[in-house]
Amino acid sequence: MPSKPRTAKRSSQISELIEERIAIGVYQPGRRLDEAELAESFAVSRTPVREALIQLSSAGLVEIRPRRGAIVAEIGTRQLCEMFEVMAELEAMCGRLAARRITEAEQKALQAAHQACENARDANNPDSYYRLNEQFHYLIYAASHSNFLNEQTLILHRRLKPYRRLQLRMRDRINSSFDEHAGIVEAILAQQGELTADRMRAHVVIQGQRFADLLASSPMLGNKS
Amino acid sequence: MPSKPRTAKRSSQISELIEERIAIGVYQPGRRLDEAELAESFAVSRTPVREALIQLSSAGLVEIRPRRGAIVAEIGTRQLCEMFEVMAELEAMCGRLAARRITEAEQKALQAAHQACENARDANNPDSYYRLNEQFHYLIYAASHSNFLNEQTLILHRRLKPYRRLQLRMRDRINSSFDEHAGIVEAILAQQGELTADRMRAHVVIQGQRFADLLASSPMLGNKS
DNA sequence: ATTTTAAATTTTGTATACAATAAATTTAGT
DNA sequence: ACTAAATTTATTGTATACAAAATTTAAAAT
Repeated sequence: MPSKPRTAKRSSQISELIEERIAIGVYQPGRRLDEAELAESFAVSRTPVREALIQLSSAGLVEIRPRRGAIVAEIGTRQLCEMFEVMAELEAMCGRLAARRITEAEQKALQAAHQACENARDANNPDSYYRLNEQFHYLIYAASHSNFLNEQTLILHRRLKPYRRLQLRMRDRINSSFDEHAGIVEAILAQQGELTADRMRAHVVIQGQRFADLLASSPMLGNKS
Repeated sequence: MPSKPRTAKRSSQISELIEERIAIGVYQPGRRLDEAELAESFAVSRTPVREALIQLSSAGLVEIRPRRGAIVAEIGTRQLCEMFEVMAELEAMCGRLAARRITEAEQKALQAAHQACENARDANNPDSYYRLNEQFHYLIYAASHSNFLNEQTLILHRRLKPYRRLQLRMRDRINSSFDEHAGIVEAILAQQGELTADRMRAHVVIQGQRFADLLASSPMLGNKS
């Protein structure tokens, strides 16, 4: 049934499956993750489930309270802001390096991704834009040619994912997002490292702020602090 | 026997103990970590050991190759440089925020830590300087008043720890390290965010470079690439 | 003697069993 | 009827048992 037969460990597969459910919103922040229940759901024993939960806990997606079970991590507005701050800096760094190191093939790919975003915007398709926006950012991470930075940025991106989804429903956010992308592409193609960094940072910071506004106005997720 | 009786999980305690051994150099990069052996060593079953290894793997300190066992992560010079690059940026960010947000109590503590470093330098005691230097940096992370940034920076710091130890034996590195610290303290007390960031970044970048030099000249650790 | 193949051993990965702690329910007391 | 204590239930954490894969050792063939 699952699309990935995979050679790797069962526990890692399960980790990915749970992460997927968290990202999509099937398991929302604060939701209890019962080991036995998950084990049955995946038709395995508790052992690989526990190992998966530990992995997700290390990734920050799940919180394990000793002897009291695991829940999907609920991140307060305070920490969420802090995370966006760090994300902004990491993405700025990706941009700076990408502007200096991007290859021609990567330039092509970036322009194509940007074009795809434009199409999604014109079609007024937020779900599609969400996905393509992600690809656009991933291309920039990769173009930094720093594997480690790429990894770290991806990890934080995944961690913010459950919260991002809501945010792009916001009125007119897609339009301004796309415009910001245009500025970023321009700066990268001009090989302007610092300019790219500034624009990337601003792009992410705005996301963070919009998101904080959203949270402040609606008591949706257990937003403590 | 162990200093921490702890209420938490055995697996987490074991994780810390293994991390300690890695940091100190008892378990060097590339060394095989046999589950049964570790289990006996800690007088527990394999279960908590496996969970500890998974945690350490997520932290990047251990590499688990499916069905082929775990080893202490060996980081190539390439990735090590990339890690120092990111570390520089994170610490720069800590510095920037710390300069803006540091409290008076934290200022006092920072100056005290700096003073302690000076004493260790004058006493020509590298081990002591190593420890106090660590404290100095930790204070700056904390003074950023961003819990998340603090955490992330600490995690990367831990990850680099096994490699840092060698580096500070380098001739005259302690002296210049201390001088750089002086500049950083000055910038923080003057509440100069950007200046602090620049000096922090430079401070870490230099460490990284010195370290790369060291690796390049000696084929010590399995440095692939 | 070297290489290839096959058997044996070791070690990881998963399942199950048991122990300990926390949550829930029931019972007793005011 | 409400609170508090005690017992029961459920769930986590650890140990052990078993299965599958990889490594090592031994044997056979060129």
